[in-house]
Amino acid sequence: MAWNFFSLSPLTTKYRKVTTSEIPTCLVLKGVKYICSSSAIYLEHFINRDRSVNSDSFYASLIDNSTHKRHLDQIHSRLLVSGLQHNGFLMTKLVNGSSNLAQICYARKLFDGFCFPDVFMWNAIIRSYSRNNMFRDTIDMYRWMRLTGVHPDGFTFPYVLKACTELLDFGLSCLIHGQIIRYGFGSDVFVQNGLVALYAKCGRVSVAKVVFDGLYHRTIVSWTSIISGYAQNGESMEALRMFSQMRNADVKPDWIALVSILRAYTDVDDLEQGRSLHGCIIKIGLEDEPDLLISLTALYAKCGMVMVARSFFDQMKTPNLIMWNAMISGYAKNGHAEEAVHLFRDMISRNIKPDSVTVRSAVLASAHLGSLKLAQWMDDYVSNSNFGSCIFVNTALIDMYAKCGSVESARMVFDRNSDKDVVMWSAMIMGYGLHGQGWEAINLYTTMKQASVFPNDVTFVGLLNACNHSGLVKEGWKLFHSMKDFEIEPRNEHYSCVVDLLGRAGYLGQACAFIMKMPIEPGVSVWGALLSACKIHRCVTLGEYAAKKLFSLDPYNTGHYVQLSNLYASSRLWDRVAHIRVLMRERGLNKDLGYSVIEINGKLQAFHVGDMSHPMANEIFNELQILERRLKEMGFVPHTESVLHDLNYEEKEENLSFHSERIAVAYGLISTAPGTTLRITKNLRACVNCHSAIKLISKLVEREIIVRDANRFHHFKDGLCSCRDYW
DNA sequence: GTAGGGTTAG
Repeated sequence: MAWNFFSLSPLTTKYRKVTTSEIPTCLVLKGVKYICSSSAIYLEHFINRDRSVNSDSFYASLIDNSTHKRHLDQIHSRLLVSGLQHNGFLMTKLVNGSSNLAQICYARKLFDGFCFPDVFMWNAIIRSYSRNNMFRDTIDMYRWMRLTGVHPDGFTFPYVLKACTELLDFGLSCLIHGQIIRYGFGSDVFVQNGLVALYAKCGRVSVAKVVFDGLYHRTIVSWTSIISGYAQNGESMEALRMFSQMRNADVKPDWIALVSILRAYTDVDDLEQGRSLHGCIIKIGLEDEPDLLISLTALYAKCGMVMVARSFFDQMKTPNLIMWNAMISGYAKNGHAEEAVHLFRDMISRNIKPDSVTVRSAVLASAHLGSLKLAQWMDDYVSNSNFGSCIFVNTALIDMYAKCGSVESARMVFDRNSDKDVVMWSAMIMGYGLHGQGWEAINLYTTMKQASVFPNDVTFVGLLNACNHSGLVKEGWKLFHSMKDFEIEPRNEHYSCVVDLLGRAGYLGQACAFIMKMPIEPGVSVWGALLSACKIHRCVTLGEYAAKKLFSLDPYNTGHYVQLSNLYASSRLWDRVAHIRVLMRERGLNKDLGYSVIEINGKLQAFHVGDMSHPMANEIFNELQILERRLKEMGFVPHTESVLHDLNYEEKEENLSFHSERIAVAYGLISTAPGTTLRITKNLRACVNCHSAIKLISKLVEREIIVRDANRFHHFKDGLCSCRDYW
């Protein structure tokens, strides 16, 4: 093929060579390939001399090859000069060309200047808005189109449906669905696939299924739409059932379908099936598909195999943003918060721009770590970034501050957001609950309703939790019963809160009767709440009943065995304590090792029970002994029942004072200036003995000590705890 | 000129 390196200079009619500094576009006309520069429009003079060239196809090629708005400007002016401004084909091409260059205003100007748009022209402008994520405008244009009497066609609806999907407007979707049927596209597979995806994304997957079932001919897109629909709505098992139906129908999955199926396996933690699908992917030869690598990363990370996940991440030479997000959130959500933060910092130092998903995951990881210093760093980072007004990120910040011990900072983030949704309100309510500020939570709920924000199921989990942590039995009971006013079906979480609330307050009989009347099968959390109430009130028979339920529902959770053993120990039933120990050994379970983390000068230091490994161990134990002596002088009597095993008295006492939280306190005291607040995070729930001891210590040393246990926060000050001994 | 996916707040 001949290459003609030329274009016409705008100033002369002579040809000139294209200089290398000009980036040319290609143009193929009648088998001759031309390179045209920005002044390529002047080729027209040449072409016009050659009458055999059709001007429509010439301009069409020119538009297709335009890489800059200035090209379109030139072409448009030529069309005007040549009287071609009413040529629907060319003007539609021009609109499409503009939208491809994200010149949506320009596209609209062209459209408005066109007197009698046909369906092609309408589709072009509707497509422009949809492709540029301007979904309200997409719908507006569609409405206007119908008003002018132009009938939409099979190309119109996919764009309109895409807009409905993004707007999550169920009412609008139904309306459009009606119009699709009226205009006769009830069996157009493209349009129907759009409907399946739309209903699924609106959370109406059963409606999506009806549309899917009505499809006469199903393409891989139809199957992917319904499978991902189930997966996105938390119905992974149904998604996987559809996948096997798809295989029975002999439809071969492509990589997009595989991504959806992997997601379903990820959601149900099915590593075995996920692995076998991974094998299939390798067999088909799709293992290097970047988007499948991302899904595999998410799968292995979710199933705890972060090293494998990391190997996929490392395999990608230049991971895209979603891969970074998958890896960071994989770390953050699966017990590797430190790695998550590390990777996030790595990303920033490499000048890769995070998005709101990345930042949210990093904030989530910081919440897990519990370091207030890191929390403040994250907050600063967000304030200096573009995410300062992002509701997702700010909600995560509120949750993070609450979990890092500063409910005041959480409130500051909350207050600086003017646009709050129910999730943000719920996060703040949850935060108050975590810190035992029950009334603040309830008052905030009242303010929320005044602001016309409707509560959802999570709001109530937060509220009931707050009531629990503050012993607000009546208020909690009332709130629970008000759920039906908002048509919210209580879940196991809500029921367990109520059981907790009644049980702790000593209404064990009522708690039991409440469980019996539950309309759903009581889950682990419900029986767990009953058992822990039985432990507090030393009710052995009922506790044994609850424990039996727990052992059958959740046999490998060590916590239940420890709870029951503690219940026996508190009732001095040592032979039964021993029996539990045997049971645990038989089932291969070990008591979770308690550890506490304290942050000194931004550095986290962990201690486990009786930890002697620290270089300052001698000083720490010296301090522990001083504290112990002073506690005794104040008349402190250790609660020996907090020990799981049947030990003799002295041993028990020693064991207690070497609990990890006590060691962390001692280390904190000798490592910080007088008056400094100590912040400690414990992996298990606070033990009764340490709780009483730390209360007194806070008074003795005149320090505020904040301890986050597995359930909530304890603010120790002046000999008292914010939980008022209610936890 | 049409449609499907992956990371995703409490």
